[in-house]
Amino acid sequence: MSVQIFNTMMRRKQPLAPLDPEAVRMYVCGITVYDYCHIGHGRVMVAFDVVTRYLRARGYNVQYVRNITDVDDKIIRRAAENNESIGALTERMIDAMHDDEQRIGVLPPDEEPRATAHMHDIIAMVATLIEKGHAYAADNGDVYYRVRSFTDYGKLSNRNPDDMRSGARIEVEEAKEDPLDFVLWKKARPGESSWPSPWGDGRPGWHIECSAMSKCCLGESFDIHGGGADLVFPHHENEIAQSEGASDKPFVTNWMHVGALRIDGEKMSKSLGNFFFLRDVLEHNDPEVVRYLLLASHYRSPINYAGDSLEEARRSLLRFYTALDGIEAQQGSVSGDFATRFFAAMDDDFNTPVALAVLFDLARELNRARSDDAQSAPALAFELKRLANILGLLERAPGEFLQGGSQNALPLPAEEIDARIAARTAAKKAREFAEADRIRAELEALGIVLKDSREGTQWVFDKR
RNA sequence: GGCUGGAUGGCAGAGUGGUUAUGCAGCGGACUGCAACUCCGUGUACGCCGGUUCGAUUCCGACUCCAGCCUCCA
Repeated sequence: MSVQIFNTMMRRKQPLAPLDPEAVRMYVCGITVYDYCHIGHGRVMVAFDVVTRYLRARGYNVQYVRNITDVDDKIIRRAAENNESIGALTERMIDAMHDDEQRIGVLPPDEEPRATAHMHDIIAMVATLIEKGHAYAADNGDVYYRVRSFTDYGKLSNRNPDDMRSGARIEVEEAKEDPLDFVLWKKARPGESSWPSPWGDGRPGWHIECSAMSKCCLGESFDIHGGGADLVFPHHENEIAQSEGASDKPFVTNWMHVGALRIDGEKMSKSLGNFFFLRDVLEHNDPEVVRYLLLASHYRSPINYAGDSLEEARRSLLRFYTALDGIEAQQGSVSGDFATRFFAAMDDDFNTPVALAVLFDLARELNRARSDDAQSAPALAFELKRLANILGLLERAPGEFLQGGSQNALPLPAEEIDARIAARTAAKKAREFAEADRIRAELEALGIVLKDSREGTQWVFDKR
């Protein structure tokens, strides 16, 4: 059985069959660096991080390219507002993005091409499109894509250009031959940063960079192209028109789109005031919990990010780390078909919720083994970690998670906690249970929850 | 208006033409001095109406509602 991927173009799952048997080539639309990443960006980064990690675990050599858009109207506007240079703004935001993704456990892509570093490729592709009659330089100095020249236009988003015309909320630009035409090269206004081109100084339109950079990094045809679901139209539709218009070859085999992240049932947007920067969420929550939350739903489903969802995610991880706590994980033979089930789930369009369910079953098996089959516990723990690591989870020592780690400041120094636990143990030994319970209640009020076992008393920092 | 998706037990969230998703919460039991953790057991969920079928939550059709895209958006 091969990896099945839901292809937006076909609207069904398709087996992954890399064009080049040597490598899976994947391009993901990254962010426009005019502001910090929000959690929706985080979801896309995590989703494709898991795709990459999984395919690699599955033995594929993956070439993962995720672009950075560092030329754009919003960037120009924001830089002006901040009274900083465009370069300073974009560098700052790129650093912040790298910091965010590192914290949430996202491995860096193999390449992160920037639009500004590919002007030559962009201009070359625009020139090709003009030569082939797919584009034209208009009177106003802009270059537009001639949508009607591309007969397949609308095949990804299942739109018919004729329908689009009638209901249009499309601004009619005088210079365009057709209202559907979109800009490839935008003439610079005075004072704007610009690049020289055969059509005068200007900068690229909003879609051409991805066509140019994906071609540059991965070739004219490649296996997977991904991004947020809101990019299906017009961004990816236009990319197809550009890339296939220029190359006359099929652009992408599998289109993958990540569902939207909603806040209390609504799309996140700044105007609604329900907007969260990833860095703020990571500041106030354990990053692994945030990552878990994003993987607890299938990547194509919308995630509703509501008040309690992070707490629920935290409790799930608590269960896993509790199971691993105190066991020396060691590779060994494991009874049961956990790995098989895990891989089957992930083969089925990266079904992380099912994969996690398998891990819960494994955790239960581990907990069972801890009490009545201690010999098999190390191997089960190893297996749990091994599979979870494919999702970028359970990579830390249990104690780090359970006892607060770097994320939460402990209300008491660890030595003080140990001292109080010792006092309680002594009280218990003396059968002074009232005193023992008093100590326990005191600690619990601070979020330190005690767990007695045969080996002694453990504590967990369970801030609520 | 056009195009996509959804509607699953208290909540979150998978999936399937007839048999346990999973997690959290709840209930009963074991463990415990009592708890917590853990384990065992426990839930007649599948929007509404028709149809196909021996049998549908699962397929088909209508309906209602929700979300997204159609304008920059991950």
